[in-house]
Amino acid sequence: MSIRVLIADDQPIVRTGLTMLLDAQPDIDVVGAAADGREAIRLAFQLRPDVGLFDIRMPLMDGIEATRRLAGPDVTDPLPIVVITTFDLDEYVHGALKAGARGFLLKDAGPALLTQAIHAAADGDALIAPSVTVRLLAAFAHAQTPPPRQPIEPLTAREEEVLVPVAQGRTNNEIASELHITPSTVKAHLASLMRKLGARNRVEVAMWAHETGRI
Amino acid sequence: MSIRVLIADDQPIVRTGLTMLLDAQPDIDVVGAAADGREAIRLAFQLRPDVGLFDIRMPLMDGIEATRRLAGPDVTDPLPIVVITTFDLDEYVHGALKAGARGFLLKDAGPALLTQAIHAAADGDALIAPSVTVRLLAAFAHAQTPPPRQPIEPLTAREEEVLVPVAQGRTNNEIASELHITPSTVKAHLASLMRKLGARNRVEVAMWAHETGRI
DNA sequence: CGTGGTCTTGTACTTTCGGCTAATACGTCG
DNA sequence: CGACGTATTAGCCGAAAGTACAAGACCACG
Repeated sequence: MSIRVLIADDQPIVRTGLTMLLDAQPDIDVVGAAADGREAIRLAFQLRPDVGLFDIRMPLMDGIEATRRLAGPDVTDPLPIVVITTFDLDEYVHGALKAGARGFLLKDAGPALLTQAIHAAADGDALIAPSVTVRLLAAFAHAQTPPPRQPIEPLTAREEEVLVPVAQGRTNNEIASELHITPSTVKAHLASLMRKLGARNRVEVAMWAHETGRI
Repeated sequence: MSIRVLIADDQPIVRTGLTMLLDAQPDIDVVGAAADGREAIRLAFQLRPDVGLFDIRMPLMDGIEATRRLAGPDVTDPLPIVVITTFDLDEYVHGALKAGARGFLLKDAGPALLTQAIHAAADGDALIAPSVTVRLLAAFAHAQTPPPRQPIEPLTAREEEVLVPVAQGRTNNEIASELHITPSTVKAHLASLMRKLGARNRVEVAMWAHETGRI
């Protein structure tokens, strides 16, 4: 059984090209082609395709917004959508993926990658163009390992215990109750934490905890 | 010119299989095969391959640690490494990508995906198996959009301006100076922010700012 | 056994924060 | 024009945070 694909691109030539390329595949069937985001949404409801292949830059509504409405976090029964664009901008990549896209391709992708992405989306998987993935990984690694922080004086066990509730916005008194110690002690540990981290107040301590992934 | 590949896997059968598969490609040349992580590192220095293809579970040193040492954040002239494993665990995926891997495959991948991943790594790109990508995207979307936050009362421009320095740990007085307003005004905006966000103090405001990506 | 580090607590003081109330000024919208 | 929301400021007060200094209890290490 063929994979039913809905294409959305504002350029007729691209629509034709994608349709020819995909229809040449034995198990892919292009069932519709929209020229803008709104038409894409309308056709998606009307034609019930298995996979969407959307350009980003389109009039009336861009492909990312259309993706959000058809595959966003709040959508029940989302349509797997592969986003394809000429412009390899981080902004596009993040936008598309946050919108719920199940694939991200550049228009210089070959037919092989294109069909693989369609298959992956139809299978509930996702495929991202290798040249995009590499920057996504950089962002991923960066999010996990902020900048190479200068090594700090190691924290004692108690300081670590105090650090967490501080970073969650609890007051010294609340923390004292939770840890069964006096507020004075909490203040002492916090003062020690601030010294070690070079923080000027508890908010900076909280930020540090977040950035280093302790929360 | 062929891509010179170094394989690392503790199972001789897998080593043979990978070697046969890759050597059958016209432009891929397997130049070495290690049975554990330490040997992989040694051979990497000795043979100077273009790409590494490492299993995760190996004796002496696992593939993730070997990847970290050959492609980690601190490594100059890192070796592009594709990690391949039987077990599709989030822990492995995150570990491998944080370690600097330029690809992640499952052992049920076909020869096509395998060679594509090798080519991508050699080109400075990265390819992740579609079935893994989909969960990575979920984590990605989740990191960006924590829990589906209840929509809040929209913030005014001034409140947004105050939000940022608050989340950076600045005091009201400092913020007042920066924005050329009085500390009273800063307090008014902050009070308004706390009301809108349901925060009990500035630390919770700061946390909100971080979690919603305003910082 | 002394030494050093951590954990604990205390007191006293200053600064900052946050709640509350109230007022003026400005722009928009009906 | 009057109503409304935002921005701005003020003062007061109590709570919380942060600083400084001191000291006892405990444990590990040489």
